[in-house]
Amino acid sequence: MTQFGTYVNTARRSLQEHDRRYSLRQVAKRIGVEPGYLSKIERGQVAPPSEAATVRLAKELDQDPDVLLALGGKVSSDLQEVIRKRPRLFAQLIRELRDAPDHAVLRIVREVRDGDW
Amino acid sequence: MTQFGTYVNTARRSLQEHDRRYSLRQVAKRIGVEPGYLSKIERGQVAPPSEAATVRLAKELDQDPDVLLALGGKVSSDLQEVIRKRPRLFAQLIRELRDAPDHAVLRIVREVRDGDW
DNA sequence: GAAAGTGTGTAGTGTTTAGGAAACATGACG
DNA sequence: CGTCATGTTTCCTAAACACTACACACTTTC
Repeated sequence: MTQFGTYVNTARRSLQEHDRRYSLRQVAKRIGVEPGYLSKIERGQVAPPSEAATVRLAKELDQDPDVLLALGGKVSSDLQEVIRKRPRLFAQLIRELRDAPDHAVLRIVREVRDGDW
Repeated sequence: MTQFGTYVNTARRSLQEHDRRYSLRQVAKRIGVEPGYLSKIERGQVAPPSEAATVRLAKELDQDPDVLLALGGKVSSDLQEVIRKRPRLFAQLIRELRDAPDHAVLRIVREVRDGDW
């Protein structure tokens, strides 16, 4: 489960190369956590942070929040809310799509976006 | 948030009418919790139980686990896992479908089930 | 009228979550 | 050399989560 830490560390260090405002300390300060805590996160010494902190971190590092949340073993609470409002419907849909190939899911996304209902 | 308790209590009492094996105590015993705890759950005196206990309770009362989980403010972890495996894809899909009417979502479910990819 | 079964109230428990505070070691800079 | 800034380590904790244990009062059953 140190996937999360490695990912964050890599992303941050790649930004740090060109911009020294991306030191661990400065990033920690901007996202509102203690440096020691972020250090432990990057090194997988503690569990991934809360949803809120994860999202702040993702934005700070210019990463997709949903991806970083996933690495942290979480699912965005706004997605959960959508499911909880119509549990039968969405549970069925998601289970149906579990093994569908990416392009099939994407096709559906496009269909829906083009609003043909 | 006493939606959960009321729902459980109603479901159980309706079964209890015809079958006295559905007393609070016996149901509690079968799903593996203390009677006092189930009592508090039904009356909303404590937060809804864990996912595992919720699912056992739903099955015992012949209810849809996803619906009961939703009432408890949760989303089944197997659904979360599906999302976490392809976060960008599923996040996009679900957000796109947030305001879609039921019948539109259902149509998609049927399309997918009929496996036309 | 005892035994068994019903639901409820009070109190307390172990575990997990989500961090904070402060000190430490290292290297770069002026 | 002193002082920044960097990342790291150790120790600690407040709150939430998910329950258990047990005694109580009442009702039904035998």
